Amino acid sequence: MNDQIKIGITRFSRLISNAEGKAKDLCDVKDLTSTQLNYLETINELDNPNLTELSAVLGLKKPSVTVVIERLITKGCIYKTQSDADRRTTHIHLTEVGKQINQRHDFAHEYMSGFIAKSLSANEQQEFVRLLNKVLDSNKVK
Amino acid sequence: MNDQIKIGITRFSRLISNAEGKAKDLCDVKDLTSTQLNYLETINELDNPNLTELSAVLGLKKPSVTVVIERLITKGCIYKTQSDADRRTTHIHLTEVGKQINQRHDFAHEYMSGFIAKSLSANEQQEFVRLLNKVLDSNKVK
DNA sequence: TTTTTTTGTTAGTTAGAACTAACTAATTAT
DNA sequence: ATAATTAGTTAGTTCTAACTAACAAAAAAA
Repeated sequence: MNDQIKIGITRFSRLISNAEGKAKDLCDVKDLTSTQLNYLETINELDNPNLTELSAVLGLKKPSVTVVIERLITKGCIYKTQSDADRRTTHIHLTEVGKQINQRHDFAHEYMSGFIAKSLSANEQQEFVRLLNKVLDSNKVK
Repeated sequence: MNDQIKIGITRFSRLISNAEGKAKDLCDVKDLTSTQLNYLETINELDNPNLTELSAVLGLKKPSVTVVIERLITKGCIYKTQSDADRRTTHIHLTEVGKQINQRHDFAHEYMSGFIAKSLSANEQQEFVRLLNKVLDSNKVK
């Protein structure tokens, strides 16, 4: 049984991965490197981080991050604001363009949902969602 | 309903992504760049491709691929063999080390299976696999 | 047989992104 | 008030990995 679960997961992972690939084509991400995309996703997950936080989470030295951030500002994906509390620190925000780029996961998941919706009957869909959530909840995924 | 599917998929994607991350830590992939990992995965998917095929699939120019392949040989992940049919062409193979690196997806899927197995009852597991396969088969994922 | 095409390599260039060292400005501690 | 720490930048280096141009060797076409 465990083997069958694994086979299913393997195939399902591939489906998700394909969906992400398609989503990447839809968004105009072409002029961003994978490093830059990774920065944008990390900034999105953290809440307007400063440079120190960001470099800590990315596991990189601050000067390295400074330079990439500079480039992302030039590209219009992010902007900086000075902190009121500490005038040395600046917070990094996504611009609307930057946020759009992060929607590619969303596109992928939408695409997947469409697949599932058309493959399963209403009852099956309900059961699928229930099982999915049971797995997720017992493993505390937000 | 479609919304609930999407929410489930979003969370499930994150779970898979976490599992892949953990698997990455387990394998000693640390001295390989993400480009190099991508090459190894592509070589694994194709069947002992030659350089022309590989560069076509990767969407890169041949000289670029030549150089990365050289480095992967130095690192002991791949080796080349000359074709019998055409002495100009060489086929690229993964070494045992190269194959091990590709097992990280396998680790991730194993890890996921464990999660699912312990979250669901025997009946639920069976139903989950059935639904998974129904989705996958109606979308022709190998 | 000679020419053209194809496979892959070598050489040289460029851009991205990491690093360290050294710095300024702001804040905190003494 | 002065010294030490912290946030972020600037300058300069290195490595990876992409590119084009030019090539040799083998195969296919003329």
